[in-house]
Amino acid sequence: MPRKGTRKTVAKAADIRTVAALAKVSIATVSRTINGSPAVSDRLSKRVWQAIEQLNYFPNTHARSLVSGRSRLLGIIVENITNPFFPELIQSFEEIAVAHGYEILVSSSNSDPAILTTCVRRMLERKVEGVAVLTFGEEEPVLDQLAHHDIPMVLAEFRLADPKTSTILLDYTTGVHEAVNHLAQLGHSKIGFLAGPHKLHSAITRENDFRTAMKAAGLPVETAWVIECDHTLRGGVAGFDKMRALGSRPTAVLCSNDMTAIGVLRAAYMSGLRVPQDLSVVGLDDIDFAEFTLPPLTTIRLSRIDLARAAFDALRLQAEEPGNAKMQREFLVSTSLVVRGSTGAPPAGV
Amino acid sequence: MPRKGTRKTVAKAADIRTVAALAKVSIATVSRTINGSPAVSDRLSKRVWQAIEQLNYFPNTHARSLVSGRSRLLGIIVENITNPFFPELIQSFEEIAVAHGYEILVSSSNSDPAILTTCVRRMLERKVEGVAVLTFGEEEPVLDQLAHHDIPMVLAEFRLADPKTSTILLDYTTGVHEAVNHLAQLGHSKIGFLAGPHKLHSAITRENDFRTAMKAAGLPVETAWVIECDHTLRGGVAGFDKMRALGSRPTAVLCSNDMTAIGVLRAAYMSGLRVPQDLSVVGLDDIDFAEFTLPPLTTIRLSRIDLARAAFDALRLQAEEPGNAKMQREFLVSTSLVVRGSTGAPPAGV
DNA sequence: GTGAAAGCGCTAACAA
DNA sequence: TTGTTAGCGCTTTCAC
Repeated sequence: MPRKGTRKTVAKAADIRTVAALAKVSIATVSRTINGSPAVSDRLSKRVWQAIEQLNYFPNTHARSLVSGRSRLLGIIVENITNPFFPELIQSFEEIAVAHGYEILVSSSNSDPAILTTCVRRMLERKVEGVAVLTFGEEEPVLDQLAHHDIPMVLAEFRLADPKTSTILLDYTTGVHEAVNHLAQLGHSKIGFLAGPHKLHSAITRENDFRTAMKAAGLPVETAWVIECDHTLRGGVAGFDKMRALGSRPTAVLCSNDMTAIGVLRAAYMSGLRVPQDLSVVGLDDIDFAEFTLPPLTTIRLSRIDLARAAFDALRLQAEEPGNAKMQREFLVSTSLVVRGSTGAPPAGV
Repeated sequence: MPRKGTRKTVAKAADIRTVAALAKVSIATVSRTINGSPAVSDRLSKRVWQAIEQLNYFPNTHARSLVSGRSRLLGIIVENITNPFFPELIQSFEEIAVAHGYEILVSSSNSDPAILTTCVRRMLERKVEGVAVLTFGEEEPVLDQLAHHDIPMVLAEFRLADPKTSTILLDYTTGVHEAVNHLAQLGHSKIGFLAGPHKLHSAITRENDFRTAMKAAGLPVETAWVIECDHTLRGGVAGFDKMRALGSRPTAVLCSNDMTAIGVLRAAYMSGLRVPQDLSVVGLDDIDFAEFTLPPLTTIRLSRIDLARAAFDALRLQAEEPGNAKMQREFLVSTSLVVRGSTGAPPAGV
């Protein structure tokens, strides 16, 4: 670690005083110039910028945050950064944040409450001005820490009584109904569901919506055909293998997310099943990859852009209207079916 | 934004003085306790921790960084966060960093020098103690900014004269040779290469290594069969389509990265070509997905863990031995072939 | 072993 | 319009 007092007086990075001295103005003027205060004459402003350039000066964010109380930092915690859904989400969130002069702190909780606790704690220490917790998990007690520090927070699919906390509701209903109807129309009546891990709110919600949609379509839900997986590629393979091991199997499977569905595609292929001739597969998320699987994946789109925007808007609203009891506290992001090549009519003999 | 003086005196988050008052000690003692100084008696230490707990107190990182000059922050800039290679890399880097008491700042440059400039600037402002620039691009001038601020830096495949800057060399040679030999052994002599964007160092290096390996194997390189793509799925599709449009096409293609290869798999499928019977495909990276494509992708593995570790070690060495001229400045990460299902003998009639 | 006090680099009153 | 100055919350001498 670089320390100050190394042997030969290391040229310390320039600070605001250095700039002021070189430009022959006060540090206040330098500060004003940097912050674009209109109260600085062009003459001085020019001198200051010149000095800044010459010294290659950067303001110290820590000092700035300390005195202003604002960090211009937003946190985003996702469930698992190696699931492509989340990088795509992070990218959108960062773009929006940067466009509004914020930076972001990223963390991945891996659905582990202990990790979430650490993430939250670190973000608190960095004095983030808001946190989007998009883990879809059930680590509520942990989040209370944040809530009590009264920093704006937005959660996916979970409500907290705290007035500084908003919720993003994911409307899977529409997409899931569309998917089930699509399958039904193709002639499927035996439809299975590869669920996500039950510790995730999203997994539960998705499974419930599946059951509801099946009922609405007048189709029975075969208990054995609803299998809990873990939202990973590997889990999709394992889940489908488990389903194949059953005496009978459905002609179509709806998956709780695209990773699972891609795993199913793989497992089906390995067991000689053709998609969609022998088996129809539907995913959920519509990650970039979905368009490039073999065959291209029919899936329920959950827009990362919409989600990121909702998260940012929620945080901003919280920040701008602190204590406004009538403020919008719930945001809705919808889903819709994207039909591609992994769904078709069920095999004739079934 | 939450301001201090809102109407009804908002209960400000506890600071070190609040804790000191409650524990009936000086702020110095609180500070020592938090930082694990041995010079605090058990009696007071216990009182302090109790107060901290009771107040749900978190030290302010900005104040801490300001006075100590250390931020315990490491930056990592990747080329494109939506390429799964990078999240996997980020995850490894974060794990290592956190295990050593650091946090990370993540940015994605999207190979845009302007964005890289901004990233670098922001990281400087946050006083990161080191930056890993894993963009593989050619934005050297920008990096000089960082270099002059004499903060440790590590670059992938690019050397900077600056003594605080290390370099990670990627040894593609081994893996690429293995791949070409593997293909040659299967009977292929017509091998094409879908290159990455030439603005990336890695793309150039990989292409050169391909040419070298071909020469070593006594195989000719058909100029038309070396096509520049952009390391994306879409680019892989486009690149292969371009190749098909040619009068003749190779029986095997080596791709500059896995995303390109997965695109090729898709394009081949769409055009009725079977892999590997009609066409062999080799990727590079070995992202998690590679094992789950149809067929599973034969690819050259570039370990994210090794890369992350090299980056962290380089930064740490820089930080710990400032000005040691004899310090290791170059780190090597190697590659190796992973044979899966996308390669096989060329079609008989060729 | 503990406390008092001097800043870290900056912003924002307040003065001029 | 510009400068002076008092802290922001913390670590770290330096006394005791």
